[in-house]
Parts: sequence; structure tokens; C-alpha cells
Amino acid sequence: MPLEIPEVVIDRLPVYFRLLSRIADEGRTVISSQELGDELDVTPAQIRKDLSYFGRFGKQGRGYSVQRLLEELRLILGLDRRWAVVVVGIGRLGRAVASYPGFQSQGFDIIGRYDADPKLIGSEVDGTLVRDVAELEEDLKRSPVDIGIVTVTAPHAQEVADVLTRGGVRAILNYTPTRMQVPEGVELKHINPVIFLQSMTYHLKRRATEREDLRGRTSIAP
Amino acid sequence: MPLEIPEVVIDRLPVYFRLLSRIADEGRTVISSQELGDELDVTPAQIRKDLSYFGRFGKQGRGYSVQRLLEELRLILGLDRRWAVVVVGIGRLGRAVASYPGFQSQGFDIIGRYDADPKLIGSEVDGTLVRDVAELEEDLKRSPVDIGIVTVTAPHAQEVADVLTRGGVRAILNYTPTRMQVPEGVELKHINPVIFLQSMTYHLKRRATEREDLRGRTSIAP
DNA sequence: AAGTGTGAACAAGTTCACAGCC
DNA sequence: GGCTGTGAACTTGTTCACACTT
Repeated sequence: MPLEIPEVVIDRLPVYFRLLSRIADEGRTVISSQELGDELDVTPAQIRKDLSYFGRFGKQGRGYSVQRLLEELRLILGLDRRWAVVVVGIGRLGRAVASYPGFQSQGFDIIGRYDADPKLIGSEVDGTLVRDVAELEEDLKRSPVDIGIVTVTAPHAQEVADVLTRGGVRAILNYTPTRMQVPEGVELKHINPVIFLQSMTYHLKRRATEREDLRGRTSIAP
Repeated sequence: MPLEIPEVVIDRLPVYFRLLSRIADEGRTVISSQELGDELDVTPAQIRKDLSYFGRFGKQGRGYSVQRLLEELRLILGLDRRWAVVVVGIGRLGRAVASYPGFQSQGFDIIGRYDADPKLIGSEVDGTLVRDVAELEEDLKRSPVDIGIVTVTAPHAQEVADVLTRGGVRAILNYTPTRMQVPEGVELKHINPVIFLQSMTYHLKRRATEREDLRGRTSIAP
């Protein structure tokens, strides 16, 4: 098990984990890298190599025990415990995110909801009071939080990130289009749907052009 | 300009585009690859090489004209036109996504909102009536749609994807944890926050362990 | 003097292919 | 016989370094 595991490998593990959960639900107990690869459209070699960074979990001639592999991935990813999460920004998106049942069921406890709007502060969302973001830094000192989800408006993203990191939060999921600066060692991931759409339109545009090219060529042909 | 441009390059262009928009708003007219790289934490060489796949947009000794580069990226990414989008699934997340002003402002017109819930169908969201998803396929035949955003519950994701692709939609942004199958040539991107959180916990767990290791070592030292 | 554009060198990531084990 | 685990071969992607342009 080498010390340096490529980041792309880490990013794929949760995908394997989710697929294996589904496969376990379907009642299967053993699965080969070939079958896993078919489901995910990746080569079986990639799955075997990815897993081999962490240990030897398979059995030659048989494949992987679904339960065993799930358990190993749980340990590798740190999913054998619960993680404390706060959501900052309880607008429409923040409310939707904070009430998504997938977090709770996968071990992420949303233990706080924060906003700056006096109309929202003190109101109840999913059975929890929305707290004043001005109290966030103090709250973080009293009860530590692992992960912050930021769903405020773009102009406030950086200051929220600063408060979170000062308060010891070590990972931020940023739903804001702002590219925030965080100290070394703080994990940061961005969810920006517009950027996804814009890379897709590159291909849509291209495809349209290709079709025109084809039409052009066809009309030239006898 | 080679025929095969790496997908990672395409994925970075919208990031450059967004940064350049901000820089233009700040009133700057010229920028070097060094300065762009500093902002995005990438090497200037990468930015120059990425752009060089599409043409020679810079001036030696000066850098890039911000306006020129924005315009080139707009053309490359197909942002010189508007794109028709439908949102399927008008629950909390769908409402939040459909009302996000960033789509409209970046050229993505949300021309339809669909749901299967009779309580929602016919109600007004952001000034538009929610339509019955049962009518989606017919609607797509009458007025073509480029992109579908899927915010339904996981079990319905695949059938919605099937309807969209049958109706000629060429790109899908999937907010569902389901890995949907789409025909060759249909663009597909996934937004799954749990998967992001799970790759971050890998690092959080690791960091905690390193800290313990350190504590351990310290206590052994005299 | 400054900064692009780009082959060439290098690094990272993926797939092959097969020895080894079940 | 079937499938893993893994070095080696290959492919893809990144960075270097410098000729060239303004």
C-alpha cells in the first residue's frame, strides 16, 4: 500500500461504494471486477487497481464478497462513524439541501442551520431552529463541526468560509459560484451547475456542427 | 488545432470564462497567463496550452485581451446563443434550481417545469405553470429542448432520462443519485453531494489519524 | 523586457497481460 | 476454469524551457 494514492482513485471509491450498496440490496453476495466495470462503464482492470491500493480484498477465481468490500470501503472512506455538518445559508437551495434525507442516511448529521436574514433566524426548518450566522463562530468553539455546506449568496461565500475554517471546520462543500480561498489542509469541493452546463454546450454545439458538415457532404455526393 | 481535445481541457474552459467575466467587471482589459494561473492555482503553462488548442489569442509581451478571450471562449463553448432547458421534478430541490438566477443570466432559459404530483401540476412557480410530466414527451416534439435538469426522486430518474432523450434532449444534468443510462451522444453530468462528502471524509479521517500518530510519537519522545 | 505558443521531457493515470491462487 | 493482483507497457495529461513576437 503506497503512501501516495492518486486523488482520482479517492474520487471513484464513493461511486464503487454506492454501487455495492445497491448490489447488496439486490441480495447479491459476490461480484467480479468485470461485472462492476460493466455497471459503471469502466475497465475491470481499473477497479482492481484502484482497490489494490488499499489491500487484497478479492478471491481469485471468485471475485469480491460484496459485504466485505462494502465494509472495507466504509473504513477507507471513514464512513464507519457519523460526521457533524452545518448548512450556512437557508434560502431555497439551503433548505432543499438541508432537508435531503441522503445526508442523514449516509452518516452526515446536519446539526446546525445558519442564516443572516432576521426573518429566517429563529424560524423552524425540518424541526430545527435557524440560528444567526453571527453566532456561528462561537457555536463552532463549543461544539466542533467537521463539514460546512455553504449555500449563501456569492458575495458572502468567502466570509462564511473564513468563519468556518477559523472555527475548525475541515471540509467545505461550496454551492456558491465563488472560488473561495481556504487554508492548507481544508478540503474544498465546488458544486456549480452552470459550469457543468457550459462544458456540455461545448459538445452540443460541436454535434450540431458535425451534423451540418454531414449534411454538407451529403449534398455534395451524387 | 488538433481534432481531439482532451475532456479535462473542456471542463476547465468554463472556469476560465467565469474568472475572465469577473476580471472584465473589475475593469481590467489585459491579463497574462501568470495572473490567471495565480487566481486559479494552476500553472500558467496549462492555461496557455489549453487555449492553444483553439487558437492564438494572446499577444507576446503583453498577455491576453480580456474582452477578446471572453469572446473566443463564448464561441468555443457555444455561449453565443441561448439554450432551452426543462427542469423535471419540482420538489424543494427542483424549485431551488429552477429559480436560480444564474441560469438565465448565463444564457440558459428554463422554458418548462414538470412534475408528476397532481398537487403541484397547474400551480405557479416563478411565474410559470408546472406541467404534468406525462405531457413532457409530447411537449418536446412540439418545442425542442436542449438540456434537461433532473431533480426527481431516485426511482424515477431513469424513466425521466428515457423520455428526455426520446424527445431529442441532448444533455442531462442529473441531480439524482441514480446512474442513468443514456444513448450514445447524449451528454450527462452528475451532481451528487454525498459522493463529494464521502471523498472528503477520506481525507478528514486521514488527517485525524496523522494527528494521532503525531501525538503518539510525541509521547514516546523524552 | 515581457509573455505567448509549442515541441520535447516528464509525470500521472490507465490498460494489458499474465503469474498465481481459489 | 475463472478471476484477482500487479509489474510493465502504454496512453494521456502536465510542465518545462525557449524561440519568437510585440
